[in-house]
Amino acid sequence: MGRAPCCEESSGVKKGPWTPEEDQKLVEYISKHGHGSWRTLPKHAGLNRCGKSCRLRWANYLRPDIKRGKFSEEEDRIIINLHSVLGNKWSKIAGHLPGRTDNEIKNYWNTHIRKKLLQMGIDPETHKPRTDFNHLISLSHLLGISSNHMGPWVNNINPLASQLDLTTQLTKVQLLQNLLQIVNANPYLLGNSHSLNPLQLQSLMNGTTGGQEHVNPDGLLFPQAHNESQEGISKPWTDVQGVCGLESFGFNNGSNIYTIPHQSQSLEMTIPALVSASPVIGSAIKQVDGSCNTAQGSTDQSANSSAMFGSWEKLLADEITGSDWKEILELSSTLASPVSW
DNA sequence: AAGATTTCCAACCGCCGGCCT
DNA sequence: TAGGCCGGCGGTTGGAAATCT
Repeated sequence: MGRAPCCEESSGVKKGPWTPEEDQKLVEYISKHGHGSWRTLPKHAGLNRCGKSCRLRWANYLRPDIKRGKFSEEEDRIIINLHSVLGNKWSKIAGHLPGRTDNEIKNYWNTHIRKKLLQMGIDPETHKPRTDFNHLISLSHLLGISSNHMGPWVNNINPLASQLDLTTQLTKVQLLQNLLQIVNANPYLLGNSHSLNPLQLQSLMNGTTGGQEHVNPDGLLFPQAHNESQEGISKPWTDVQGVCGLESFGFNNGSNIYTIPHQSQSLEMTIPALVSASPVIGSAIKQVDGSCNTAQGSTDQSANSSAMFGSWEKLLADEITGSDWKEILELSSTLASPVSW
């Protein structure tokens, strides 16, 4: 049985935006008496509002410990990580972000983070790459790439690539998005201005975290900097978004740092850069490129997609193991010098 | 400059679970 | 156990503000 509304229509309680006078009454009452029973509070505080409305106003706006202003990158990262684990449990997520309310986080997710994840080709519900192709068309527009010619970067990988059909070419954009996920999934790869210290590197090579991780209040593991002078090496996904041409993108192979600056706003610069910066990534891209060719002519698009993404499965695993990183670092260490831009 | 459209977020709504009688 | 009360939660919406045409 549904419960009766807390405020009957006929009771004549006020709805809509709160006035400064109402706010003042509520704050004064609660600071003197505490909120007590929300149902009886409005009467005692001299407010013509229902208790629910008072509770909401207090919890989401008037509470003294509410933090205002833009969400920090750290907060973005925590929200995304927690959302991947908890889903739309906004109050639980808010519990890990002091001063932020569930309502605020919910709004921020729906108006900012959700859109950005979609732009990156990541499903905001599953936190995995989207496998439909519709969004790739819009992404190509976003990146300023013609829908019937994805640009020289494709030819850079395979001279025959210009002959590939639209779907295949768009799939390559998906690869870039997958790459974003890989980097996003493991903060060790991110380092516009940070590098791994020897202990961290050794820990990775050993396939362990070297006991350096710490459990954040949100219960997730993150690498921790070794001293105050070295800032935390984990970087939020917002930096990774730079691959899409909004900010910068960093890639750290353990000894050298590669950055693709703001000016590099197109795939035609980004893809070759990543290929040369990381042999393992380049190799993956080339393998997939081969799959594209062999899959051409097939009328089964899902089979095509499956072949194209097959070599990425390992890298896209939810948790990349220490041995994976050993492989990545070993391959990356063969680089002679950083890519200059 | 003005109207149209989009974005953003405070507030509402309905449902649920825990507690009490 | 059933039914009512209450606080809390997540989805939705109205309208102000910002942006576009």
